[in-house]
Amino acid sequence: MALEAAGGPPEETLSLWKREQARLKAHVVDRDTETWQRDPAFSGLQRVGGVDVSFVKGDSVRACASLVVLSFPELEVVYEESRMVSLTAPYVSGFLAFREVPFLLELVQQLREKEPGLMPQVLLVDGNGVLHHRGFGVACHLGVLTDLPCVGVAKKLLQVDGLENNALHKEKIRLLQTQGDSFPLLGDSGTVLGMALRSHDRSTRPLYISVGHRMSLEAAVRLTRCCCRFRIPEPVRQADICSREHIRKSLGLPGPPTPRSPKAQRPVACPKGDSGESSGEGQPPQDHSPGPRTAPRPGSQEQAGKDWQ
DNA sequence: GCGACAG
DNA sequence: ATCTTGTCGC
Repeated sequence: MALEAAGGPPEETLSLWKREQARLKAHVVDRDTETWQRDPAFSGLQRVGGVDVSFVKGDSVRACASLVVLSFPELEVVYEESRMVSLTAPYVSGFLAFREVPFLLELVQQLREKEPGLMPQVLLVDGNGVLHHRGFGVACHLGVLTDLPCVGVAKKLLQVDGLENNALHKEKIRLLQTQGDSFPLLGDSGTVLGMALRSHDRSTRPLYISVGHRMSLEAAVRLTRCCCRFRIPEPVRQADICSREHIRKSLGLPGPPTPRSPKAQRPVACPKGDSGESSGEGQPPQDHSPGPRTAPRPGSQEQAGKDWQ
């Protein structure tokens, strides 16, 4: 009877989850492991994946998980899979992965079995990577469990390690004048946790990019830039569209026919002229301390309990 | 008690 | 995350 709907999972569950995060965190590789990641034009990169989970409005359980794969640099959808799922874990800030990752993992494994040739070389994940309470956000979590390079792409700043969406932060955002402008997110601990990135000329609100797995922050930001026709990078945006559309269909709701009047002519992503950008101008001294760490092997995967209900 | 709160 | 309608600018 006494559901913890209002209070969230018990302390015991959070404790287990924290231990699981700490265990998996040891496997995160926060540097480039692929040759294309170091190439200025990302030559060698052909497929970029995106994942997302959308929710059914009045329902706290039903949701749709989607995985899409886009060609690079064209950014055309070459694969998409959506699946209705029943969520078991509640959303708790800092533990998003325990809610979403199991289903995303299934989608990746299904692709691995049925269309291995379409396996993405990197995944853009809705949420944070190392920019996280314990340095292990959903992008790290999915990265370690799939062993795919992953990038964390968050739409809001997770206020962690002294990072605050305060007046100073907002002022820095105001200084991001054009597409590609960015500034580092330096935590109190002295670590660069991620970058705030203006991903599009027509969007004031930045993205918060952080390392997920097997990719440097520099490459992560550069790749994100190359994937942005709009504010949200295409892989994530397409995954979002797919999952919402799938929910509509499954609910038998009226869907938008084809809202395209003129010939579909879409913006190009990758800016060519400037490869560098205006980060850190007129700001406190910011040095790059990558702190490369190696990680042995993925290890075994166990379920860290779904015993809060 | 107050404030924060990725998705 | 989810919902909503209009409004503004090119």
